[in-house]
Amino acid sequence: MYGTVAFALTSEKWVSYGLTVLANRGHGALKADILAKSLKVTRGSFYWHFKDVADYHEAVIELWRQRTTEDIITQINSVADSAMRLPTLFRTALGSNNTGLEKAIRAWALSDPNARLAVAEVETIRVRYLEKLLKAANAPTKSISSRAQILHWTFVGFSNLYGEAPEEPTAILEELIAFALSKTDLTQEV
Amino acid sequence: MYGTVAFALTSEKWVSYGLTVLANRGHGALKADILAKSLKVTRGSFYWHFKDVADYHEAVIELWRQRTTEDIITQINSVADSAMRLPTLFRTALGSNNTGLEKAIRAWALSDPNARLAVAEVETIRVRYLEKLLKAANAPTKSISSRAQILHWTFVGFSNLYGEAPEEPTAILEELIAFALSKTDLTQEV
DNA sequence: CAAACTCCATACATCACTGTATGGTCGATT
DNA sequence: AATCGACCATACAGTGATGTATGGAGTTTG
Repeated sequence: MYGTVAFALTSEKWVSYGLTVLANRGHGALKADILAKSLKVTRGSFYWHFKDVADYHEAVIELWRQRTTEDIITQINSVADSAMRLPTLFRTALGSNNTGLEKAIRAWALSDPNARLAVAEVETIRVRYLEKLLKAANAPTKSISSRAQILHWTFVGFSNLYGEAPEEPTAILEELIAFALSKTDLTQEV
Repeated sequence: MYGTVAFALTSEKWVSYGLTVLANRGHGALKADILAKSLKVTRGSFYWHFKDVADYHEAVIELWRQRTTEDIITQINSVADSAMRLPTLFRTALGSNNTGLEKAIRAWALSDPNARLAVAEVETIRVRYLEKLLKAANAPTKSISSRAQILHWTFVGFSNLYGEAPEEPTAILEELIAFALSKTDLTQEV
């Protein structure tokens, strides 16, 4: 390898830093001069590692896609008991209040076609994963796909709230999990 | 009244047009020159009716708040049978696929404090309204607030999807309504 | 040591958008 | 008829961000 300066930035550092900026300040802060100022370099570094901002944005979106799908895989393997995977997943997902990245990506998806495509793909992956978990938890076969969609909508909605958090989040969480794993077909309720 | 030109624009027309632009192209298109070009006038008209773009943006956000809360009131009075109000509300809300405005406002709320405040206020109004409907439909008292939150998250999530619509939306809808109006406390299920 | 390469700084032209200043047009008032 | 005021066009300066061109400083290779 040729002259690799010790403190030099890499394109990977630029991109991963872009994800934190995206989560904290939204995609409006993903601009060459703003990022350079934060990293205490000039745009000369930026345009050395990337062709233009569109190129950089693509890389950030791609890293987001990888990270989020990897996170799902990690959640799969975190719990041994297959029936308890869905509850723990939602307890962690709806328990943490760092929804900044989810908000930011969806806001970005409204104006950027690449972000929109990535979000759409991640959505289907998540729904398929939820269906898998519901099946493993022995939910009624007929309502698995519907409940998977509803659970997904619930997660997306929760991540996109701007009001105050509700008073008793655990009660909501238990109600939601009870619905998801209910053994009875609710549409046939007497 | 003085010289009121027949074809002249009013500030109300500017603002209401801003809502349709917001729904179709997002808040990124709410700029003076872009709007003026669409309305086939120059920015001279814009800066006659508004102090600056921030002033205009505030007006658009305020109109959105009024419209959406009015829509809720309208939904209240649309159905006579109080027990059927929640189902019809969700059938219309999740049935129509014009979620552009809801997406756009929430994307805007990420970067605009006024939009963020308006969204937060509308959220609490919606949740309170859902609690009212659940109570009228004789849902279990203990789970009313939780289900209201979940229903709200579901709506927000549905409105913020970027993937393809699911194959059987009516099945999902019926499953969701069945959960909302279930007479049994699901958390105590055997 | 000299050359080659990586990485960044600096300077310049450009673009989209803002806000203001000024003038013009047309209907309403007297 | 003269004027006043509502409404808009035009022109200008200013700002934030982009992209490019060029010139280094520091490292590694030959």
